[in-house]
Amino acid sequence: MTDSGAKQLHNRIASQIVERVRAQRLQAGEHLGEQDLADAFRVSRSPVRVALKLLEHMAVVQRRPNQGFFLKQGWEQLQPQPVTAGEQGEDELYYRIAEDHLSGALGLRFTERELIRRYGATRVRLTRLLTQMSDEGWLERLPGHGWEFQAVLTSVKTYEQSYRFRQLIEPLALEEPGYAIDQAAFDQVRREQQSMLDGELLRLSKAEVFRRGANFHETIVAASGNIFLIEGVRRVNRLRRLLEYHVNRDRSRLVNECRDHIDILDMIEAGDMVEAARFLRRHLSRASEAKMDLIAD
Amino acid sequence: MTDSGAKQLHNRIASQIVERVRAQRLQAGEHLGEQDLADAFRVSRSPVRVALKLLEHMAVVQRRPNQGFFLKQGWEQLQPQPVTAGEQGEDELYYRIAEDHLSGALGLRFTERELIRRYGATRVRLTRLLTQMSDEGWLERLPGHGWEFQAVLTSVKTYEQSYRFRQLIEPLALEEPGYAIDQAAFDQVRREQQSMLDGELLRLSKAEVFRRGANFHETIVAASGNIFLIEGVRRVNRLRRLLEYHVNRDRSRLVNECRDHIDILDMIEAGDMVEAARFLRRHLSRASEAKMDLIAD
DNA sequence: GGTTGCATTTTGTCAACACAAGAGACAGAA
DNA sequence: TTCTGTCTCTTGTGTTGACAAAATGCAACC
Repeated sequence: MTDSGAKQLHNRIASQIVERVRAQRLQAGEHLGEQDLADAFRVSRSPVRVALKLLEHMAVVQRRPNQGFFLKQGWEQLQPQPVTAGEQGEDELYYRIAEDHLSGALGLRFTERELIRRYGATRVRLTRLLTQMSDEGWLERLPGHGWEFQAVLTSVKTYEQSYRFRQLIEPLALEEPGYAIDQAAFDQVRREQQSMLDGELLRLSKAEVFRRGANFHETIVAASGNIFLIEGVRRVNRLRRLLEYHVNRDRSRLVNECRDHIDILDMIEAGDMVEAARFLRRHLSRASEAKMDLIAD
Repeated sequence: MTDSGAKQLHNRIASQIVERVRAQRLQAGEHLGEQDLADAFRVSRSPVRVALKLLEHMAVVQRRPNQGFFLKQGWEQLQPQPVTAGEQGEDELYYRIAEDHLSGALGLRFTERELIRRYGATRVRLTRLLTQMSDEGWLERLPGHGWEFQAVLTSVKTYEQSYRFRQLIEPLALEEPGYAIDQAAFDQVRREQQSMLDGELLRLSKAEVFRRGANFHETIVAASGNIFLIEGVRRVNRLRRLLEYHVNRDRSRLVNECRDHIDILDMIEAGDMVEAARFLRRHLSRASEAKMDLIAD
C-alpha cells in the first residue's frame, strides 16, 4: 500500500525543512547543507536529498550544480506547515479501533486476522498498534489466540479516576522545587488559548480543541522537569482523548476553561506557584463535575 | 525455536490448574471440567486438554473414559507452583537488552537486524519488545532506519526523579477516600516481607528481592482503587528494576526496609492512614538517600 | 442437558524472498 | 579541506507458504 504522502519519510522531511527555515529565519539565497539537515532530523542524506528535490519542484529551493541547494524564498514567504510533526507516530487506525469499540461495532474479543480483514491493515502495523494499546492498559492479549478489550474505556469509574489522578498530580508538579518555565512553549500555549477566547473556538474541530487543552496541561507539568509526572499526565490525556471522543461538550463552558487556563499561566509566570496550584485544583474539580453531568445523560 | 517449557501455553495452563486446585482446596476425587477450566483461564478447551494429559502423566489427575479427568491428589499434596504466572508476558530478552546497553555492549544506536543477529531473536518478538520499550520511554524509533536509546536509563537524574515521583504519589494513594484493602494480597505481601526478616533475605536472588519490594509498594497503592495511580507506580518500578540492576545493595540496609514495610502494613491495617502516609514518605526519602550514595560511587 | 471425545477449521508465528528506500562510502568539484 | 554527486550495501516492510497449536463444531456418551 503506497501511502498518500504524510507517511513517506521524504515528505515529512520536506515539511521539516520548511519549518526549520522559518524557525531559523533564513533569507533567500542561503545555502542548505545536506549533512546539516540530515543530522538535524537524525536521518541519512538520502531522504534529505529527495526532500530537497521535492522542494525544488515547488520552487522553494534552487539547485546549483555541484554546490547543492539554495533558498529561493525567504522564510517570510513560506507557508507554516501543517502539524505533521506532532501527528507523527500517531496512527489514525489507533483511533478508529477505539471508536469502533466504543460504538459497539467491534466486539469485546477479536482476533488479529479479523482486524486485518476489516481494516485492510498489515500485520506489522497491527502488531505495533496492539502492543501499544495493551501497554496503555485498555487492551489485553489473551493467553491463546486473540485480544480482549478491558473495561477501562467504557466505565465511568475510569473517567472519574482520570480526573482524580490529574487533580492529585498536576498541582504537585507546579509546586516542585526546580520548576522552570519553558518560555517558548508557554507563549505558544498562551496564544492557542487566547485565540480560542477571541472567537476561534467555534471554528476549531473537536480534536483540535482537545489537543490544545491537553497541551496546556502537559506544558505546565513539563516545566516541573520530572519525566514521570509528565509521562503520567500524557498517558491520562491519551486515554481521555478516547473517552471524550463521544462526548459533545457545551462550547460556552469551554470559554470558562480557556479563561482559567490563561489565569493559571499568569500566576505561574508571576511565580505565585502556591496560588496557581490551588486554582488548578479548583479548575480541575469544576471541569470534572461538568463532564460528569454530560456523561450521566 | 521450541521453547523449553515455560512459554508453551499448555505448560502454563498445567501450572495454573494446580494453582487453582490449591486455591479452591479441592479434594482427591473431584471432577475437573474442561470447559470450566478453559473459561477460567480464558482459552479454549484444546490447551486445557493437553495440560490435563500432562498432569495425568504426572499422576496428579486420573482419566475416566468418557467422564473426563478427576483429581488423584488432594490440594494439600500438591506443590505450590513457581510463579510462572507472574512472569508471564515478561520477556527475558527485555532485560538482556537493557543490561547490554547499560554495560556498553550495545551502542546508542542500533538496527533491528543487528539485534536479530546478536540475540538470535525472531522479528515479531523483537518488534513487540521494541515498541514496548519505546512506549516506556527509554528507546526511540528513528525517523529512518534504526533505534536510539534515550538518556533515561543512564542518568542519575532519572533515578532521583523516580524516587521523587514515588514520594509524591504513594502517600497520596494511601489517603485516597475509598481506600480498600485486599486482605489476601496484603497477607501475601506480609508473608514475603516477614520471611525476609527471618533470614531468607540472604538466600534470595537479587531479582526476587526486588520483586518483593516492588510488590509491596504496588499492593498498598493498588488498594486505592485508582488505576492511574497503580499504573504509574508499576511503570516506575519497571524502569527502576532496570536502573537498579547494576547496583549491589547493602543487604543489612534491606533489613531496615523490610521492617519499615511491615510497620506500614500494620498502620494501614489499623486504619491509621495519615500516620502511614507520613511514615511512607520518610521511608521513601531514606531509601532514596541510601541509593544515591551507592550510585555516587 | 451437559460433558467428553474427536475432527475440522482457523489462527498466529516463522522462514524466505522481493523490493523500495535509507545508510554509508568514495571520488570529484568548489 | 568540505561538501556535493553518485554508487553500492544494508535495512525494513510486504507477501507468501508451511506448520504447530488454538478455537470450534458435532457426534457419542453419561
